[in-house]
Amino acid sequence: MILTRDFYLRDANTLAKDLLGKTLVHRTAEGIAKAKIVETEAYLGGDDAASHSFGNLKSSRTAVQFGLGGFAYVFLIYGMHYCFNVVASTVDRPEVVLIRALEPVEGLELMQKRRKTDKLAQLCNGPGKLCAAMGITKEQYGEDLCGGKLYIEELCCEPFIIKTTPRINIDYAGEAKEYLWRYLIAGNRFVSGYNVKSKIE
DNA sequence: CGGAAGATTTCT
DNA sequence: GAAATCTTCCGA
Repeated sequence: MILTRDFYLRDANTLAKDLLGKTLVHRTAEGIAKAKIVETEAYLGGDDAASHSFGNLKSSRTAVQFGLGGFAYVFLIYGMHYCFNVVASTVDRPEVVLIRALEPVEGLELMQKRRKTDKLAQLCNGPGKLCAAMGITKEQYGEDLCGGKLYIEELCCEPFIIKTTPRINIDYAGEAKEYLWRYLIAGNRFVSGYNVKSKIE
């Protein structure tokens, strides 16, 4: 079943944990793509130095974060890659959940074509990669996830253990980088892996 | 209005 | 280890 508005109207950390194991679906003219969420990170606007909306700073980029939960927050990073986020909580609470990695479920050929690689484990194991694979761009900024071409549904899946770690690539955020706001499915081989060079997770 | 930096990926 | 490449933010 497709997740309804109520599911998203909770704080970002709770939502980040609950989104693990759910399935992200995007229907486009090219076809349908489905992938299971295996890794997320929570960003809590006001009190989180790593968030784009730190200090409740509202801008044209973060505007959708201040709206109701259940909408897509997409932004361009480093001028070349998109990152897909789900807006959490309710109005005037700029909390979001960054989707960091997916496990491909359906529409594999389409994803392989978009990513220009046939290696399944490398299709969606990073924020920029999964956006390319799912066909998510700034066109999807502000999309309603409750009834549209882009949505998240709950399917039966194997039980799993949730693991928490510090977030990735936010060294600039001071003490906020210590917070254990990254969530992933323990042992899943589709989680982002470029940070495993120095440590085994 | 100009400059700096970023929730990344890919190749050498 | 560095480049690619552009939007956003902040200071002047």
